[in-house]
Amino acid sequence: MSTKRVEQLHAQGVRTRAHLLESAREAFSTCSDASLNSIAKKAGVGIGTLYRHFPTREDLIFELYRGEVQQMAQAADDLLEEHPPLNAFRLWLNRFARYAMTKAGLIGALQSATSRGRFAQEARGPLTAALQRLLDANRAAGTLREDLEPDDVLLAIAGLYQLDPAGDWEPRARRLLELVFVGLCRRDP
Amino acid sequence: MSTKRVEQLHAQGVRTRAHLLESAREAFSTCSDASLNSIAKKAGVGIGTLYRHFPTREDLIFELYRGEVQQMAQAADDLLEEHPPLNAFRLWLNRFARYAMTKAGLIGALQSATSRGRFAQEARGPLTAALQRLLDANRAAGTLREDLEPDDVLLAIAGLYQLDPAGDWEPRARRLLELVFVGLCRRDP
DNA sequence: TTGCGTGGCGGAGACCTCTCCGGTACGTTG
DNA sequence: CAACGTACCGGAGAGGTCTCCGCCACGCAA
Repeated sequence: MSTKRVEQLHAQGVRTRAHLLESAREAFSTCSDASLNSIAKKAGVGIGTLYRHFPTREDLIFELYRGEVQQMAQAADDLLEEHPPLNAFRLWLNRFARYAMTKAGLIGALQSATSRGRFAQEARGPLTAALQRLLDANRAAGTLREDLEPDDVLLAIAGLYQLDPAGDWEPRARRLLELVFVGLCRRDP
Repeated sequence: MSTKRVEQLHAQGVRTRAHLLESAREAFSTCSDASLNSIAKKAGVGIGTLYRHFPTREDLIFELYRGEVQQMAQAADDLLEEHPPLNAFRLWLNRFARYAMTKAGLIGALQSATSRGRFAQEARGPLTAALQRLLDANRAAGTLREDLEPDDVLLAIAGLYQLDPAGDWEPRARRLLELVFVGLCRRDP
């Protein structure tokens, strides 16, 4: 059975990958800047193997949180169904902030995600798509400025990444989001 | 002459420090992420010596740009004298953006300057003081919101640090600053 | 003059990131 | 069944960050 064999070969890679992810999740939950070295060791594979599966640290972290990023994207749609557009947008921003701050590993990846890089393409993809839907809905409702692009929003809330997740970030995040929110609103003529 | 000798002793340290700064400036102007190793080597001192003078990479970078940071702070006063407060504020933000982007090394230091750390205390000191004066002037003029703190502004423009200094950052920076500016303005009743 | 205290120096060493390439084991093919 | 291809694995090695500690040189006091 050639296909079965091929799948078995694949299966070994898949298993290794799973081990890696598992030990990474464990390591990052303990310490947000765990070394890739220690993760590979804990997974019982060589460091080279880790790097072949996840060429950069961000790849690994993003893979860990892929599901949750998509969940964030989904949340945009859910909120849009249950709330008027402007409220949905505001709630989504809050949720984003909270999410980014509580997942310490993710925030590091977000922080180093500049314009290019794999994170930009893969994580920002779903995120920008979700933001686009939120912006569209608000455009239709006439609540937000009409010339906004998702990147503008992502850039405006970048200050979140400066906050210390272990510290007193909530009031500062609230102030930041409020400020951004006002900036995004349509100026009444 | 004890004091003279002491000064000579000091002088040696000062000279080493100057060498370090000189080769650091040279290295960073070529390549914004030069290794501290290479800087020490170029200065003809051991790596340990570099670290004693500048315990962290940020310390070194900040020291390189200390004068220019103070210049930024001074610019706030100059602008306030020559322009109405709101304009001064806007111009200062633009200048800040341009400055942060053109000094590739500095932006790295700014980027990693979270709430604590030496940069926060030393670089943000002058910067927050300057911002405070700008905010005060605008408060007096009734142009900006009255509950603003310098940190709010610094956080709001943190998106600048995500921009790629080598890329097409200007339009995005302009959009960001405009957005922030609107968010900072006093809401007309 | 001869220790002695001290500020400054240097680099070995621990640990990390990332690359590169030889080894291995499984599946295919003659 | 023997030989080969290929996907996957492992770790040595280059080069970086940062710490730590022995060393030196100089000024001072006896």
